[in-house]
Formats: sequence, C-alpha cells, structure tokens
Amino acid sequence: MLAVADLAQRRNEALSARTRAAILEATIAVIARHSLSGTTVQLVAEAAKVAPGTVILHFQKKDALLMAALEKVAVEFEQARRAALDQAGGDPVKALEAIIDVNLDPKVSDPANVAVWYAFWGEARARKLYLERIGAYDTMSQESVDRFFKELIAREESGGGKQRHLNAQALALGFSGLLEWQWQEILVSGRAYDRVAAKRNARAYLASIFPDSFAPD
Amino acid sequence: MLAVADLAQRRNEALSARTRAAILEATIAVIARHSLSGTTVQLVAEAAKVAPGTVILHFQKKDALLMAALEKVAVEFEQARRAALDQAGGDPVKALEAIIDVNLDPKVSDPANVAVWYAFWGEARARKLYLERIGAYDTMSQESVDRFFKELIAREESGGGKQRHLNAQALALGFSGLLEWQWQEILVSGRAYDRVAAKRNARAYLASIFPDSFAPD
DNA sequence: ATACTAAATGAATACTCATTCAGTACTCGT
DNA sequence: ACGAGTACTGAATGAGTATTCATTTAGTAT
Repeated sequence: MLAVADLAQRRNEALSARTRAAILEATIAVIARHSLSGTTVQLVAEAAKVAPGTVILHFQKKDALLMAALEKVAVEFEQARRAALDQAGGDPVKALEAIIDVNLDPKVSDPANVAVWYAFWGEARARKLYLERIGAYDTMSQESVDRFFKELIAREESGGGKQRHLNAQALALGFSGLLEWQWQEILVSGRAYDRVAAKRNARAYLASIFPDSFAPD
Repeated sequence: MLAVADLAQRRNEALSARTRAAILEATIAVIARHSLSGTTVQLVAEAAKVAPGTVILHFQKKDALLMAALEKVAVEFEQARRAALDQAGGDPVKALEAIIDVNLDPKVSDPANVAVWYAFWGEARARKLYLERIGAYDTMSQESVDRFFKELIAREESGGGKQRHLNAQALALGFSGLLEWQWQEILVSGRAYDRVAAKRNARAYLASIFPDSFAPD
C-alpha cells in the first residue's frame, strides 16, 4: 500500500518534472534577455508555454524560482569544470588547458548562461543568498587555479633554474581575470563573440609565463 | 536687466543644483544597498530627504535618474584614471603603477561605486544604453593597458635579450582581469576588503612579468 | 513689506506584477 | 471506458510603484 502510493507519486513526479524543467529553462532564457528586474512570472510562463499559476505552483515564490535558475547555472558550471579537471588527472598543464576549454566551451559559456551569471552578480550585494552561491563558485575555482600555478612554478624553477620570481597567486589571479574578462566580452558581443581568438589569448598567457610547459601558438 | 535676470536665475539654479546633486548621491547609495531592482523612487526620495515628486521633477523618468547615476560613476572613474595617467607622463612603468593605485583607491573603488558598477553590468544586456556606457569605459581602459604592455615588452626585449616570448595582449588582459577580480572582491567583502594586499598582488603580477622594471615586493 | 517666480510637496492616479484559488483537463490503473 | 486524483489554468486580487498636478513654501527683486 505504501508501494502503491509511491508509484502514484512517482508517475506524477515524472510528468510534473518535465513542466518544472521547462519552466526553469524558460526562466534562464527570460533572465538572459530581460535581466532580473525585467523578469516577470508572466514572461516566464509564456516562454514555458504554461499558465502563470503553474509557475508559482512549482516554485511557490518568484524568488525561489530565480534562486533555482541560479542554482541550475552554477551546477552546470561546476559539473563541466569538475569533469574537465578529472580528465586532466593531476597534471597542471592539462588542467589549465582544460579550464580554458571549459570556460570558453560554447555550451558552458553560452551567452544566456553568462548573462544569467552577471545578472545575479548585479544583485548579489542586495541578496545574500545570491552572493553566497556565486561567491562559493568563484572561490572554489580560483583556489584550484592557484594550486596549479604553484605547481607549475615549482616545476619550472626546479627545472631550468632561470631564477625568475614568479608570484603564483598574482599570476593565477591574472589567469582567472583574463577568463573573466572574456566572459564580459561574451556578454557584450553575444553570438558574434570569437571563441577561437579568446582561447588563443588564454593559451598565449600561459605560454608567456611558462614557456617550458606551454608552446607559443 | 539681463544681468539681473541672470542673477536671479543663477541663485535658483544653485539651489536646485544642490537638490539635484543630493538626489544623485542618494540614488547611488540606494542602488548600492538595494541593487537596481530594489531601487524605488520612494527610497531615493527618502535618502535624499526630498519628496518623491521632487525626484521626478529633476529627472523626468526613473530610468533617466538611473542613467544619470551610472554616468556620474563612470565619469568619476574616467577622471581619476585620466588624472593618474597624466601624472605618469608617458612612462609605462609609472602608468601601470598609477592604474593600480587608481583602481584600488578607497574613494574610486568605494564599495558603493563598485556595487553600482556591477548592478549596471547585470542589467547591461537588457538595456542597450547601459551596455554602451559601460562597454565604452572598459574598452578605453583596456586599450591603454594594452599599449603600456606593448611598450614594456619592447623595452625589456631590446634590453636584456633574454628571448622570452611575451604576448602583450594576453598579459595585458591578465592585468586588467586581475584588477577586475579585485573589484569583485570589494563587492563581496565591502568595507572589510584588504586594499594593501590587493595592491601587493597587482604589483607582484607586474614584477613577475617585468622583473627589470618592477621590483619584487 | 509686497509681488513674483521657481522649487518642492505629497496625496491621488493609473498602472504593473506576484500570488491565489475555484474550476477544468489530464493521466493512468483498472 | 471510467473514476480518482493530480496537474494545470487564468481571471481576480491586492500590494506596491512611477508619475501627475493642484497647492504650498522659499527665495529674490522692487
């Protein structure tokens, strides 16, 4: 009898889950086009081909809907990033190359995703929850970049012994900042953005600093 | 008689100019605390100690008010930057140091200013005017950083002849990105942000890349 | 003092938008 | 094909907001 209840529940969940997913996707699209202040339940409902009441039925509050949209985008970023780093094993060279590829992957850095990300940054100071979610991602990603730079610097110094004084933290910040800057470009240019040139720039950065590990283009 | 009229006019203008300035300042403060979507004419009026009607009297539309606030912040950035670069003469070393100092000057990078800046970035995709204003600033600032890096690389290569392959554009992007990243930190940390450490990082970046021109800390 | 003008007020207006809920349309096991 | 129950609808509600404008206040010249 419990099993029956469960089954009934599950069937309905599968159905409503599709609607829920459609609403979430629509929310992201609407935020990307209209920003947070222009995002209304009506617009989301229209984009999801659903009645406004349905949106609230699934998310209770508009704010919960927005938070769910942010969560979806953040989780997608994190998963893509983690997959890429796993692929790289522990190798810092491969890892940094993978980070470039992930950050500029057309799916990950789709203009809509990027727009959503910045939309929440813009509201982050007023809404603690947004700030926490976004900040957590940025801190995490920055820490791993930091680590890879430290490893590479140690490696190159022990190798050639050219006596350079490379500051890992500063150079890692520069790397992350460079990628961040590319995202801003995506925000500005949208579909017209040149990903190939961007990747070339990012690799050129690494090649400039670690000529032994990264070939110049 | 024209002189008399002028005088009368001028007195009144001075009066209303004070009010107008108060409203603008209040707007920036409110945006910083409540973000764009939470900024209401009521809140601005209260912060400026003025009636809501007065706000509209001076700016006609709420959107014009917001645009004026963005303009004020952008112009402040530009003026501080230009003054610093003038001070540096044409010397790229001094210029880059000046750029660091300006970007992390407590007045320029006041958390309120930074918050306003990001608030508009968040809405930039939905509002062409915001995007144009912000994009113009970023493009301009990036171009000058680019130029300084080119000069420095030419200088160091002709000097030591260590045969490094430094990519000016990539490293300049890293530099701008690093500073940008610091601003995000200001957004997150507010008053608690450690400007001294940030400047040290930025200088360490330059010292890592141009050891002949910048002393390591 | 008085008259005149510009600046400021704030209650009233005319929206917009999130949220509710009574009712309808589905879905699915039987 | 049916009935039980869920997912969904969308018009109605009301809270909140930008903007208006008739009136008051403040500043200046005569």
